Amino acid sequence: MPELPEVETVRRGLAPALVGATIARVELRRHDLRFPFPERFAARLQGRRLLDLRRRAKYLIADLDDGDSLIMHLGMSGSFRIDDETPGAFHRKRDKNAAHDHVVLHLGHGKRVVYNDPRRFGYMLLIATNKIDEDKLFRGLGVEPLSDALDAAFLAGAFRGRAAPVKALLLDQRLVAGLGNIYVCEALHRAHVSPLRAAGSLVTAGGRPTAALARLPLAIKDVLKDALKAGGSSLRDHRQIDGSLGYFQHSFRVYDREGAACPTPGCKGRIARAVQSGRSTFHCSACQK
DNA sequence: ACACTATCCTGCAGGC
DNA sequence: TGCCTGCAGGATAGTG
Repeated sequence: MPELPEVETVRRGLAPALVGATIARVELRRHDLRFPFPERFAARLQGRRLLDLRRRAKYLIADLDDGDSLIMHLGMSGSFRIDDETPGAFHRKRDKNAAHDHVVLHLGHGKRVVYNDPRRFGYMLLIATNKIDEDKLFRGLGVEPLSDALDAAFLAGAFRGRAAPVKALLLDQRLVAGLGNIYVCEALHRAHVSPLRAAGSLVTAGGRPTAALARLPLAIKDVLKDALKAGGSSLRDHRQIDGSLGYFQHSFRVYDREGAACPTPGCKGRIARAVQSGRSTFHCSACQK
């Protein structure tokens, strides 16, 4: 599911229920997700009040009132929902997906927050709030794509001399943190840059951004902002916290549209699928150069 | 340093 | 109906 727009949508949905609430009780339905839960994980959360819910890259960060922060990553298929604490709500046997409800945070105010993750690529851990930046999960992260730090000069510096395809570098969280397969494909199409192109070819000999590269930061920001407005993209798992679907998938120009006519005005091309580093790339070879 | 693969796990779609 | 294969929004460890 979750790239930056989906994670941010989840954050905005969870924050009203979580921030200021106290975790009355924690249910762990299993001992691990992608990694084992930390020692005494439930005990360390219980009784804690949540001071803030932030996002960095694709991580959610809930600051607790004891100096620790709960770090949550949704992996490929993680999602949260908010349920009422009514006894009946648990007995939804028809919903086989309930087998993947792995963590339940019972809040003191009649609601519970449930983490569901069929593939279990997600994870949760606890890090001291003032040590997050130096933690190995965070210290190597690149710039936030919606921040001013992502501009053509930054990308020129990152791409210069690199033979890897531009798509691979945009997916690298150490350079730009928060993009994933969908939004990289979409941003490259909007910028009319081929995902197959060597990243270094977007930089002049003097280290300046080419005209093509200069279009990329705005294309990235635009697609992320458009997706945020739509509540993210719902392919299979992602929902907004209130249960409604994100709808940006209806606005995809290339992702999962192999064979469709290219939506670029005046372009006669068709969307092609390629495989790069084992993952699908969707692009139009007519208008992406 | 860099580029690329294999891998974790489950669900689903498509082919037969 | 079912079995098989391949693919999926992420990120890392390991390889050459």
